[in-house]
Amino acid sequence: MSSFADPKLTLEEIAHLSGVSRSTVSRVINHHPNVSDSVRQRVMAVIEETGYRPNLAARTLASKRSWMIGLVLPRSVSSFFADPYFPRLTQGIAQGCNQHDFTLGLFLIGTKEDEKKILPRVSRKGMLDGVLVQSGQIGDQLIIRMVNLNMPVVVIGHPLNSEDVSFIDVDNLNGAYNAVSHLIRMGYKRIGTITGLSGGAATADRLEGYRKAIAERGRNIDQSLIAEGDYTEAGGYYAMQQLLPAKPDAVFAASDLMAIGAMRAVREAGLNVPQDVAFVGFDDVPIATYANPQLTTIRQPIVQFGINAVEILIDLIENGIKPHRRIIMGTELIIRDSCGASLRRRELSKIQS
Amino acid sequence: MSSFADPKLTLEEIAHLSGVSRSTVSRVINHHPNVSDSVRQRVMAVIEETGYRPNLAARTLASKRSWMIGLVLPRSVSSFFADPYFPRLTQGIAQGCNQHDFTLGLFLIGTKEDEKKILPRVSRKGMLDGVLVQSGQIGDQLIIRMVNLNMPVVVIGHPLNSEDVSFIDVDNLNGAYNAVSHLIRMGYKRIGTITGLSGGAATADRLEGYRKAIAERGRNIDQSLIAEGDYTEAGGYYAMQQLLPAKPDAVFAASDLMAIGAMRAVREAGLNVPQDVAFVGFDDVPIATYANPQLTTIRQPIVQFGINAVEILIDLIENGIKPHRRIIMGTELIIRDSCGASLRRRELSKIQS
DNA sequence: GTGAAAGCGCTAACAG
DNA sequence: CTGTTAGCGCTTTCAC
Repeated sequence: MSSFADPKLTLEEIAHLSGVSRSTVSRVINHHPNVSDSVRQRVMAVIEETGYRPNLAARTLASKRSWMIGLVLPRSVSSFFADPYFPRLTQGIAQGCNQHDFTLGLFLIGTKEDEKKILPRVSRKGMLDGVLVQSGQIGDQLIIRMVNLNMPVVVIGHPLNSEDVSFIDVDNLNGAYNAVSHLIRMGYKRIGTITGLSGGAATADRLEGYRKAIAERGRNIDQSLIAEGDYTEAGGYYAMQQLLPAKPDAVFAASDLMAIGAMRAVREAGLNVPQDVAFVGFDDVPIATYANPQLTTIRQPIVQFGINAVEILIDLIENGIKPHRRIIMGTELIIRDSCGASLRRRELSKIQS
Repeated sequence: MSSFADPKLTLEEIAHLSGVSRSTVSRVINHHPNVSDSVRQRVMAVIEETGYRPNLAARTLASKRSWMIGLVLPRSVSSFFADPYFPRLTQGIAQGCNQHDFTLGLFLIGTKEDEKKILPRVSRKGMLDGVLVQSGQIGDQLIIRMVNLNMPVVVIGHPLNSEDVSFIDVDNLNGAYNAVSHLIRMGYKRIGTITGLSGGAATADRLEGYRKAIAERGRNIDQSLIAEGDYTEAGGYYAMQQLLPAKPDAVFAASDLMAIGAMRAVREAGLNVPQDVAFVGFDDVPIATYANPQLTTIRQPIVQFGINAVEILIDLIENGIKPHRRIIMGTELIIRDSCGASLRRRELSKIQS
């Protein structure tokens, strides 16, 4: 219980104090079966007493395992931190690491320069057993290099070119499809969409979901009802201004933040949500509940998503990177006020009463 | 330029290929001055050709330096991820790490269990050269232990009990003081405040700033004009509901998120911002600009704050932990619409014209 | 079950 | 300026 940990408290020292060899102490620490109970107890007692902690660097050097994984978030993301999506993802990943006794290294790529510096660190020699990489234009190049290095890699949100790599993603296409289908069921006729930044797989899939839902009802895709945003509030705002002349009566925004920005544009144009323009977002971030009106949206199981990502990576580390694992997680439609559903319900009950 | 890095590419191997000794290669890598130019060139060429990267674990073991620091965010924080403050702080810290070629380890303490697991990792033997810890009830215990371990530690936002430790903080007291003084100058008479979670130093300081500004004008502190929030939108909303009966004409909220929640409560009560109740927030998070009306607030230089925190920690690591460094960073009043300033300006110009 | 011995890949005196 | 020699603290065969 000595709280002042001796700086040079090594395995050797513990072995000495408990009257056994270094190897035996190592076995105890690593929970090897081949240690007699009595010895195990004795050694554990000494460890407890002295407050001994194994030196991770030495351990890593000898075993070639660091119990440390990296999370790489590519450049575009630094601005994305305005969006609650990444923090929550990070939280899920951190939680997964804690659960499995892994340490998390965080690599935010802000500049081209960072990118070069980070690559050497993101490998086994850089102390990492494996890496989680957010997909996106910049990330995708890193992914290729790391896969070539034979590193265990799990891509978060599948890359555009997704052969030969494990990934975990959310079912963006069906999520968007469900969002738009909901609007169609509610009777809206001119349904627009605000997409994310083009070039990402999630953006493409959500747009595809929109297209599928519209086309399935035998309607034509009207290009004037499609505007590009960038996943930010401001981006949603400007995209909505582009959409307004086309007079949509409902809009599916590819992120909640963009939906909120778009609703702001609608209000400024003197129109009401959802009476004049109804909205469905994507993500179900906390502010969705506090928006005015509360946002109908597609919920992603994001924290669990992060935990799963970690577990897949650990599986890769421990059982080999082949065959590649591919996981797609489902989404859920959360109906609130911005789509007009609750309004309609109130009107119906008025009529009935 | 062989992109397939040989798995067993070591210093020894590079030494061989360039016809020098291991030490010389080591010197080249570590930029030691005592290497002739010709040899340096030759070695560098071989390194480039082979794509050699030093093994960090071996390096750490031999040199007792890992070039890795940890960021510890205590329990309460996991929920705080709803607030953009922590993501941005993390971004600043990551940026600082990139600039100085350090790797960042992220430790989110979610549960009591995590806390125990994390402590052994957050030490030199856990591969860290130093640690940044967010202050807060839980963090504070960790801080004490780590300081006892003789680890370089920089506390983010000073701990309640701040002797014997280096910290960096923002000037919460003066920030709040300036916010409230601004409201006083604008002529508001019944100025309330929504505080953060009690128990934190930042919360206490911001409340103190409020008190100081009010008292300095010879007014009495009215307890019914003080309500406690928890830095969340919902917390601000409920706190405002408590404040409403006391009929404040202006409110200083200790975070932007709470201000936004409070404005929601005001609107729901059928009142207008800023005509009936004016607001000043704290933080200047991105949504402050998109709030309706746009939020007047106290800007914290948060990204720079994170960068500075890293630099202080590196200073501690390289030059010893004593004497303790204490840095307080200033804030800035950002005037927008929620305090009524722009409204007043418009009215004035109407009168003049 | 336990111990001895040989590294893991690097840094850091110390000679020369 | 460069090479030699010890380790850093642990894991991991391989004997016993």
